[in-house]
Amino acid sequence: MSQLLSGLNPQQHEAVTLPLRQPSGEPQSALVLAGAGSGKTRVLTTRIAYLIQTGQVSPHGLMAVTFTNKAAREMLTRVSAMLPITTRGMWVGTFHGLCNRLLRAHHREAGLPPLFQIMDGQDQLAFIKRLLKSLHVDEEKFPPRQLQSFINGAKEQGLRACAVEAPDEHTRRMAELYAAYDEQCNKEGVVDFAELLLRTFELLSRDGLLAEHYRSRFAHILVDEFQDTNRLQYLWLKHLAGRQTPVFAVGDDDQSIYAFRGASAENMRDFERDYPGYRLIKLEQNYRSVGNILAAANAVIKHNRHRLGKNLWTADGEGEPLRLYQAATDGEEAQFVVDEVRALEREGVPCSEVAVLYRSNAQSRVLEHALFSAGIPYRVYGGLRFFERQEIKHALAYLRLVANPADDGALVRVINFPARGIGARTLEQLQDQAAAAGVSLWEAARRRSEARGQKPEGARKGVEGFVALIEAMRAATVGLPLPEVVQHVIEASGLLAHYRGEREGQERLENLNELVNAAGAFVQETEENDLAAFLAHAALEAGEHQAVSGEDALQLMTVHSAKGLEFHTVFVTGLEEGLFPHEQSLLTPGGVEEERRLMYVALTRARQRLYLSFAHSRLLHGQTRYNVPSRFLQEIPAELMKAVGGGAGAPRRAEPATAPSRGPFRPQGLFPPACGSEWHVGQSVLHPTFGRGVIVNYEGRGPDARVQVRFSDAGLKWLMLEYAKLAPA
DNA sequence: ATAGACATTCTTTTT
DNA sequence: GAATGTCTAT
Repeated sequence: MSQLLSGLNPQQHEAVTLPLRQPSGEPQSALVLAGAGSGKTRVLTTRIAYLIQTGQVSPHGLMAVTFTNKAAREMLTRVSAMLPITTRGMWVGTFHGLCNRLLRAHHREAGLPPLFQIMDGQDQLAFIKRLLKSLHVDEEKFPPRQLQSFINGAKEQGLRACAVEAPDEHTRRMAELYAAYDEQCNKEGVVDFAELLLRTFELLSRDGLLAEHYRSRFAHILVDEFQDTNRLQYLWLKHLAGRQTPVFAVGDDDQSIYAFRGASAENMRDFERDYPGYRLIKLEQNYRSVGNILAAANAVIKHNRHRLGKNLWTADGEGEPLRLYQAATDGEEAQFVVDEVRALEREGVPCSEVAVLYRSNAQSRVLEHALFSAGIPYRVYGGLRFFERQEIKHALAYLRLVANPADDGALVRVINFPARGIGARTLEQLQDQAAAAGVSLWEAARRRSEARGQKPEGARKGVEGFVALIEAMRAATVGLPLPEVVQHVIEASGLLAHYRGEREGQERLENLNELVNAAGAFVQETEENDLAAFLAHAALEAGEHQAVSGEDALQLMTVHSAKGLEFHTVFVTGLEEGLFPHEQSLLTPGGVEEERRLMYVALTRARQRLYLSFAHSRLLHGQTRYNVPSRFLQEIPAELMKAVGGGAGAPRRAEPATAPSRGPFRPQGLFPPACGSEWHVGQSVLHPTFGRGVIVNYEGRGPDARVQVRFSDAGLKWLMLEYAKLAPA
């Protein structure tokens, strides 16, 4: 015990040992404001171990909710390391994972088929497109993406279609489509991510007995990354805790970076109201980063208003200054990373302790290219995840169809892949027949092939061949171990043969084989041999299962996926206006503040050394764009940084106007005008027809130069400088 | 009616 | 650059 608690500072100690009941007998909840690197995970895991060891709760009575699967696994690993007992029986997982578990156990009460399938974002979008088409809705008027975020947004507020407020005609139509969407989901036996939560919430609200069962089971609920919970998750939590279960919520409002997905730091304020007598504990001592890094992070986040208020400090020394590199091009920036990583290796810093961060996934390409050419091993997190790859999606669709014939989405995906002569026309006919008879596409296909009568084996093609194929698959895989089911399906479907015949198919073949291994690993880990459970796993844990792992490799990831991690050295790349902060964020209220929190997260990942870099020109979406340094660079005090790597990037001929930067960094001097004219980003302008606006971006030089202007009335427009009659305003 | 070539569109972050 | 959607030759 003393060993468990040794080395905790007073605040950490209080958080770990906080009793489950107030002296009055009321449950004792807590809100822990845990700054970056303040030992948050340690507090959570130690508290779990402490409560179990002192006999205050049994593992059976504990629930711990995390935001990512990675965090859930880490928590389990660390608790097991502290305690000799098994952590089995503890409910540890993401909101979605736990809801899935609950719904599988009570699918009947929740009104779901036993083998209900989970749609990821991609599946959902395809589903919506299919729905709009079947309803003959104009995609121009109701863009699928927009409808998708409308539906998810509503669900994340806990609202069904009938409860959505519709002040105007368009919103009313959207709500109707939302209702139609839900209806179709029910028909097909599929649920989206938000539905997992909403369904569970409704189930617990409706079924008092069931809710009571879980409330009395869980003696304590712990929540990680509380600032990232949305309204629905908060309600879910409140409902599950009831009046008797204390809640231990850990979060940091400065690291709230999922507001775009409906997360609301408001939950932290409501906590106060909903959990009377709760304890507020602040963890402000940072054990991760050296002083200069922390000072830079603090300086940046200070520019945000509406903070709960918290200031990180460290007992460590200042450390070295931050290193700033300005590159002429993105390629040069990548080369800089390569050179520095090599130097770090020579200094004895292992690659796996070095992370390269960027704002959006598209930026990884240039970096990967440079690293690959240099022969530096690297690992990319996120991006295209294993279970999101085309060939894997195809294989999973076959498996889904085997598990649940009503899954129209799965059928559409593979009915003609590999090509078997079933085109758009045939599919349309099937869809009409299905709609007319009120049955699934599979049923329509089955009836159609039945009507044609039994032909000899060899003569079956088209729809009949497909129906026969799936039925044969279903028959052949009954009772087989999961990996063999997968193996059979990828073979019998013709996927293997198809990719063998493709020139670039080698990697896809490897991935398909990897899927068989993944099924094997799944059976081993979970001791389940259930196809539906494996498919749920694939949807909920799309990533992390990368082909290469284990070896010492440089870590590449978005800032979002870096949250919760730490490294000896961190590169924050692409610090340019329009990229970081992202231009999309400038249009959303509160967007820049969220980007700034993102920057805060990025900076606080580093322990010892922090590189910041930006490029003047960058190839993005096939076009060269010219950018200016990020505003966040200006928010870092100059004395904390030093410019490195050959002054002002690549030598730029005959442009003495740009002074080589030496010594303290002064970003003000680095806002180059577009094509040497008087125009620059941020400038107010006047256009004869569009009126007043602000330049938000520009690209090209000379006669090709264009500027993007945000007009107060006419919206966002690209204008050729040569022709547009722009005047400064 | 289908497959493959061609053109067009949209580009953030994630369970 | 990718991932759609559209057109054209089979």
